[in-house]
Amino acid sequence: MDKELCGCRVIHQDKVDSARIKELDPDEIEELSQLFKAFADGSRLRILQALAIQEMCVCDLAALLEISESAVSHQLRFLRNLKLVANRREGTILYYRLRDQHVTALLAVALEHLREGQPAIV
Amino acid sequence: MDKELCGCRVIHQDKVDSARIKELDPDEIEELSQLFKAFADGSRLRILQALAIQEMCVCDLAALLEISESAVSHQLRFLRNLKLVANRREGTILYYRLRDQHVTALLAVALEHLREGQPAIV
DNA sequence: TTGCTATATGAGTATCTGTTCATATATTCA
DNA sequence: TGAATATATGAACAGATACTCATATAGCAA
Repeated sequence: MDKELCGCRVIHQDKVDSARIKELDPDEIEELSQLFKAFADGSRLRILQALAIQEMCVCDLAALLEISESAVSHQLRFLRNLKLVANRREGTILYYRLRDQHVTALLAVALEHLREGQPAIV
Repeated sequence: MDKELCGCRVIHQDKVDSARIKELDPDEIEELSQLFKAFADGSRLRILQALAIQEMCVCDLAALLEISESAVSHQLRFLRNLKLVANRREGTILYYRLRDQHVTALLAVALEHLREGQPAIV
């Protein structure tokens, strides 16, 4: 049922209505924001960018980022849960890799945005 | 094999080296993670998605999201600083819009990733 | 078994973040 | 001028989060 808009002013009801119709559902918003959180941290970003080049194991990533292996492992679990990375075992070593090309696609678009930085009039 | 490098174990020095060469510089990593933070919160995500459809003013966005106008204004400042949104004034009303197509591009790739959810063998 | 290595995980903690509240600024109109 | 409206901003606080530390697990080899 309709919740009353508890004192919220609305100037353009038509815009609010049309926006509401096209809104993503709450579950999708939650999943989306979780996905973007993966890229919203320097350590995870560097891990993803490194894995975009080649598969790597936990301790190599730790050496690259100069943070503890535990920290890397925690972040890899985060990325694993989001299905962004996967691993394969070789003896005691786990090699991590990106699961699909979406990671590199997202990074590419984001870098493109950044590099338009100072718009000299587009 | 195992080399001591400031206390960090390294199993594949060659991989670490090649990853280090291709690393983005720290400023770029910082900017990138800031950019992705814009999408890493439900409220901001909903604002961006609404503005992808049409320009909207602060109080309409507040009504749509059912949060305070102050909260929306804070988030819009965040998005403005990242050059993701811009506004135009008409009297006392500020209409916000997306600044370029990168926002929708990022959302599209992210949704594509989500919707491959359960991979039936890729 | 025992020991060693590589990684995973839970708890604790300091920092970060998104909100609300109170107040300030900007524009329009009487 | 002064009131009303729309938005911006600073402070403060609750909740989230990324790290460290200690410990656990898994595989390999003697």
